[in-house]
Amino acid sequence: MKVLSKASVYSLRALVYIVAHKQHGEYVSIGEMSKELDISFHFLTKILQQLTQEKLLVSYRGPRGGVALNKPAEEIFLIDVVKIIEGEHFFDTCLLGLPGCGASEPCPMHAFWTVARTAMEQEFANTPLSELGAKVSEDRLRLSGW
Amino acid sequence: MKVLSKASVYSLRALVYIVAHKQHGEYVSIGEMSKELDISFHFLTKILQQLTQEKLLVSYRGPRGGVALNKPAEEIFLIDVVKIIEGEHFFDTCLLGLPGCGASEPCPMHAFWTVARTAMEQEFANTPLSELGAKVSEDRLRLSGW
DNA sequence: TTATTTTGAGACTAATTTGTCTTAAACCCG
DNA sequence: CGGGTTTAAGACAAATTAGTCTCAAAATAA
Repeated sequence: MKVLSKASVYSLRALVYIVAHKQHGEYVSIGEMSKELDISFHFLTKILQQLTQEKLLVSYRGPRGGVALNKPAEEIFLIDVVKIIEGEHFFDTCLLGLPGCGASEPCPMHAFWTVARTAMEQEFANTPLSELGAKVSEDRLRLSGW
Repeated sequence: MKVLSKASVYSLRALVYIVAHKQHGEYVSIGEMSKELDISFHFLTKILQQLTQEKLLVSYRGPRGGVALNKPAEEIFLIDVVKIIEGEHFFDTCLLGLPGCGASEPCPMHAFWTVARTAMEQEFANTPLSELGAKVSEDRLRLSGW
């Protein structure tokens, strides 16, 4: 079951990496992250550019440059990241893909999906990067595949 | 948020259509369903072949042929359909796509995702086609986009 | 200034998913 | 038998997502 695209997944892993390993405002090079997280450097660069354009990150070129969060990790929620990458309507879908599905014209899965979808959205909306960063650095939870 | 592939979605809609519109054992032509559900005939044919090969459907060629459920709609659960189309491990995924993610080596989203994923799996495992078919035929819930 | 490091932008390729088309096989009916 | 209807099988094409590569631009440092 693939809920998030690779682009979203790589974004989230990179951001949590920054939070877990760097002081706020400290630049992290994309090269370092691509190695540590085992993600293609060029692909990660392209993806993070979107986050920079949307002002979630700031970037700086040249030696000791890189990217950094544009605001405290407590103030960036997973939903902010996902909506930039996947689009604003990411959580507005019908499970069966029917246009116009809603309370007035529900598909057979509508009631169930509304509950499940909302639970996911709430979780993403209420989880700041700081929470995941803390777990990774304090409890040594995993961020890469090995 | 795309949870199910088009192939799964089309499968589910077709099966629920059969339940809602036909007697058990009565053949429904794929052509009829492709028109009613606004799904490409050839694509739907290809997808339903998988369900036939896995004995969820039986098919019959020639005039007044088509496909029919191979057992009562009460005994076919959404999870059966989805696992045929998407694969047996559809509900075994990590949200961040990390290999080996599990209780002993969790990713930062593991705890949340385990709960959400299990809820989805339970819903799919406990919902028979008959339930959705009844909703569609009795309460006129929607199955197509218009 | 020049070499080096790093992100930015965009063209290009590869993989996967989705969709189309053609031909064959099974079946019915006159 | 012969013609029409329907699924079966698989080649093929289009669309989407994922990933690669090259070169430019900005910054640092010697």
